[in-house]
Parts: sequence; structure tokens; C-alpha cells
Amino acid sequence: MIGLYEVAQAAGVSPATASRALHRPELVALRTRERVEQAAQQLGYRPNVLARGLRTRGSRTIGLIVTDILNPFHATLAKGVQDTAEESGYTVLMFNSDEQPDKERRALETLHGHLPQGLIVVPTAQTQENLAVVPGLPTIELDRASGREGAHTVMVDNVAGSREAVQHLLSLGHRRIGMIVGQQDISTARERLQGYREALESAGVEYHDSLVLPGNHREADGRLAALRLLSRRERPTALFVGNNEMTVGAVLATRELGLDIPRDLSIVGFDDSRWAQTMSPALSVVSQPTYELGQIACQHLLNLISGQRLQGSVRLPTRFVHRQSTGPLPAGQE
Amino acid sequence: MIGLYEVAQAAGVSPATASRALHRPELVALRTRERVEQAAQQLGYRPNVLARGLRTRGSRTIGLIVTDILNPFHATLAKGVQDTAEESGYTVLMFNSDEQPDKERRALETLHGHLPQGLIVVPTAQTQENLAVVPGLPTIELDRASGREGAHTVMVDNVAGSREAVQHLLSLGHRRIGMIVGQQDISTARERLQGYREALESAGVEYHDSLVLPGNHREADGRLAALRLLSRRERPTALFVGNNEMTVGAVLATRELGLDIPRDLSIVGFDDSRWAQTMSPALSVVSQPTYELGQIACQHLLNLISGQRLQGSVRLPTRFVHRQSTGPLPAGQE
DNA sequence: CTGAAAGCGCTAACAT
DNA sequence: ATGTTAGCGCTTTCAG
Repeated sequence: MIGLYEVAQAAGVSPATASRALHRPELVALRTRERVEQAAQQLGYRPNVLARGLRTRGSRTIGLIVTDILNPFHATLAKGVQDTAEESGYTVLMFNSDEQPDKERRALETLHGHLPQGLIVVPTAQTQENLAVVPGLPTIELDRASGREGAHTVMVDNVAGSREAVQHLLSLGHRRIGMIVGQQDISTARERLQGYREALESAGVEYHDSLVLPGNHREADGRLAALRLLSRRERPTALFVGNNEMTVGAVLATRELGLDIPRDLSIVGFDDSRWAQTMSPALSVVSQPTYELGQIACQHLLNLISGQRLQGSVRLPTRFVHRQSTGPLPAGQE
Repeated sequence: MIGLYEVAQAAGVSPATASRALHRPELVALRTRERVEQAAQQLGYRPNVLARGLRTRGSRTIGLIVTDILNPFHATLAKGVQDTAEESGYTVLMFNSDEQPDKERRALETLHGHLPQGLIVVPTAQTQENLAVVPGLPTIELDRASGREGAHTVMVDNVAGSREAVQHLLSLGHRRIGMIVGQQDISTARERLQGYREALESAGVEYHDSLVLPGNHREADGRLAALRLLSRRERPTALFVGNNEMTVGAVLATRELGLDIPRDLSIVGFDDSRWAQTMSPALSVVSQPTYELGQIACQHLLNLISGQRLQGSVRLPTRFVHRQSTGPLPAGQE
């Protein structure tokens, strides 16, 4: 490996000067700097980040933990983070928690050994405890809040997004509106449920616990919940599903039951996707600025790392997209 | 940070012994080892991988470069690699080349500084040259072959998969079969085209250049190619599309043109996905063992790293899945 | 089986 | 503005 020592020799300076020329140009005479830069270029010098990290106790590396990289929403978050980090010369160490607090903990332990400068995490139910593994590490919570005091979070306005979706259904005349919602130990699920309740309340529609079914964020959960909800004697005329994966399951369930969307059932999902856009009928959704969430989380982290103080919490707006999966309440149904 | 020195003190041994106890247990007396392990446990010791990597010139880290993390196919590959690496205690540094040789090169440069033990790369058109950045690094090419002499590759049998798909269409009576295929500087695209030609040939159907349109692997390319192909005076009665993203575009194009699948047009895609399974009509596809590709690539890399010799090239079989997007040639059309 | 000592490549003090 | 020196945390000779 070509080391700084070789570069220094080729440029006729000491290793220390070579180091300064490359990373603190202002401390070095212009001519010297040019010689060093040229030598580095010619020899194909690449800094050994391990040595540098060891010396400076920090590695121009940030950690990213998402809960499911196969979920396009998370893949998009990850891309937003990565692209932004790369622009600033940071390397991203990405891990997958699969929603499992244990895996999250192991990821944090591994990450810790790499002396990262910061962390972006999509929290699981136990993130608050797990973060003890990396004490003092600048951290941004993305998409969800772990509940930590004073945490920095970058999320969408789930309450408003959810409220808007339900208001849309209400305005179409629906009154018996089912909801399939994530586990209540996840902040997004709580907030989306809250939006649902608020919308019902301000329309003067009574809230029924039996119309709200929980699921564990996966397609299979959405399917089962929808099957149960739609097999009731008085089945809902509309369905609001609290995340993208469960929405897929719910739509498949309606097909199994032979229900026509939107004639027999209106349905709204949370989070847009190509799938939502191209299925037929195209799905009405609460769309999130996913890539931007990742970008902003990363920008904030980089700011935090460079010592800036910033407000704890960022909320990005959602946007309701009306497509063909929602329609007026058919006559005869009330 | 808790270092080995603290652990050694707590256990009443030298740092050298503590190090051995943790990584070369057989060199240390059982009782000593237990004391060290307990101390490490209690103090929450996490090895500083930077220091270790610096010393051992290698960091229990492997690089992974995919061309598009937003493509579920690549996300699945990545998960296969990650899960496997994690089992063996390796950390994955993942990068995204976005099909751009330049980005790939930069990723390799960054990676190089991290002293990785190995690399798994989904090649771009310039990978052969770019790999000069990491000379001597054990490398597996995944999904595609860069063309390097003696490269280790893990791919599917694209020729057979493609042939099977086209044979299926031929057996349904189709003769004017269009193909939308990737750029010919990518090995998978060449191989899939070859399978198409072979199938036609063994059925005695003449090959027409004009029925084959290239695209750059993205949805938009697939759409444009399909629009052109399907606007011809004698339009194809069937379409075979050479990758998942372009298939989406092609299907959208058929909708724009108001064509009914499979009545007016049969269509087969390469690579299965949830989208293919749940669109209507469900798409007939050449299915690939995607997650396994990632797993196997990683296993091979780990073997390579530990000094095993292995054969250069692995080919996994594909599987044709017949769904509703392909049907018999309607009477009257020939 | 264990300890002492050196050094991986780099950068931050401290000199000059 | 540049050189000298020391040391980041760890593993690995080399002795004992």
C-alpha cells in the first residue's frame, strides 16, 4: 500500500507536512502543497482511514440502521442518507434491524467498534435502551421517535397525514371506516391512529375500537387484519391502512374476498410507491417525501457532528394523493 | 472507550494475554481465559476495529457495490450478502454505483482506504478497469460478468432462462415476438438476447433485428421501447422484456396504448417481484433465486478470503413462472 | 502459558 | 512554514 511516507519522500518533505498539505492546506506553503498533491496523485495515494481514525478517534463514518431494507420506503430513506453523506465525504455503515431490537443492538455494538462520528436510526421498540451501547454518539432518529428525552428526530407529520386521508373518506360519505394500524409501541403507528381519531371526532362520527385492527407492519399482517375486518357482519365501507406493506396485504385480501375497489370498498394507504401507482385501480395514498427525509436526516447529523446546536425535531408534511381506489359511498349503504 | 488495557487490568493479566484470550483461546489457560472473558463482558468491552485493522492490515470488512439499491432485485441481493456476512462476523460497506462507472470508481477508492478483506460487485461497463484501484483484492462479480480473465462470478443461467421464456411464447403459437433488452455492454443483456435467438432458431423462426430494442435498464427506457415496438404497422403479438424495471415501463406502455394483456399482447418479464405477482393480470416471469445469489456470492468470497481455491464461475438456474400475462395467439393473427 | 516491547499509518503537539 | 516526536489500541514476535 502506498502510504503517506512514500508521498512525503517523493515530494521531498516530512510525513507531517504531507499530511497537512492534504488535509489542512492553509497551513502549508502553496508550492509545497502542490508538490505533495502531485506526488499523491501520481502514486495513487489513498489515505488509510483506519490509521487516521485511530489517531483522530473518529473515522468520517456514520452508521445507518433501518428496519427493513427490502421495503422500498426504507431503501429510499437509505439512498437519501447515502447520497448526502457521500457528498460530504462520509462513508455510511448500513445495518438492518429487521424490526428486531436484538439485531439492532448487535448492529450498534458492531458499529461502536468502528468509531463512527454519528448515527441515523429508524428506531425499533427498544432503541431507547439499545442506544446505551453508543453513549454520547450524535444521533438522529428517522421516521419514528424512540421516545428518548431531547432526541433529534426527522419525521413526517403523521397525525395530519392520517387526518387528511380519513377526512377524504368522510367527505365521500363513508362513516364505517376501518383502520389497520401498526404496533402501538412504534410512534408512527400511534400518531396515525391519532389522526384517524381526530378526523372522526371533528366529523362527529363515533370511534369504534372494533374497527381498528393492529398488525406488525408486514404484508401478511395486513392481509389477515383485512380479512377479519371485511368478514364482519357489518363490514366497513372504507379502509385506511397505516403503512405500505400492510396495504399490499389488505388489497390482496379484498381480491380474495371478491370485493371490488372502490365499488364495494374504498381504500387508502400510507406511503406512496410504484406499486400503489400501477396497481389497478391505482391507490389513493398519503404520500411521504421519503428521499428528502433521508437527506435531511443526514444533513442534520452532519451539522450536529460539526458542533451546531439545532432544534430537536423536524416534521415534514405529507401530501394526499387521490387516485381510483376511493369513491363515494354507494347508495343504499349507510 | 473501554479498551483492552482496562480489560487486562481488571483480569489481572497483560494486554497481550487479554488479546489472546479473546481471539486465540487455545493459546491461553482455561482459567485465565475465563477471567478475561468475564472482565470483558462486565466492562462492555468492544474491540476497536480501527486499531485492530491497522495492526493486522485488514478489517473484517467487505465491500459491496450494487448498481441500484432502489431496485428490489438489488436490495434483495444486498440482503443476502449482508445476512451471510453478518453470520461470520463481517461488516459490509455498501455502495451504490447507479450504473455509473465513475461512481463505481469513487466507491472503490473510498473502500480501498478502509482496507477491506474482499469485494462483491455488480459490475458496470467499466468494472474491469476500475478494479485496478483495489489490486489483489479478493473479488466476486455478482449477477453480471465484467469480462475479466479468471474472475469469480455468481450469476444465473441467463441464456437458459431467456430461452425458456421464449419457448413458452412460441409454444403458445406466437411468432412475432419482440424483445426489449438491456445495453449490450452488460453481460446479462447479451446472454438474455442470446437465449432469445437460440429459442427462435431451434423453432425455425427467423430472427428480425427490428423486433429487438435496447434500453438502459430503467423503467422509462422500457416504456419508450415498448411504445415504439407496439406502434409498428405489424406489431408483435408477444413481448419479452429483459429486466424487471423495464418490464414495468413496458406494461405501462401497453396500458397507454389501450392494449389488453394477454388478449392483444402476451408479455413475459425477467425477474420476479411482488409487483409482477400482484399486478393484473399477474405477470409471467423468469424467476431468479435472488437472495441465494447474494448468499452464495458472500459465502464464496469468505472462502476466497480464507485462502480456498474455488472454481471461477457459479451459475444458478432460473425458473419460469407461468401466470396470466401470456396466452395463446388469438385466431386470425399469424 | 504469559509478559515486554515494537510497530501498523497517521496526525497533533511541540519545536524550530 | 516545516520537521521531530510521540502515541492512538491493538496484535505479534520474541523471551522467558
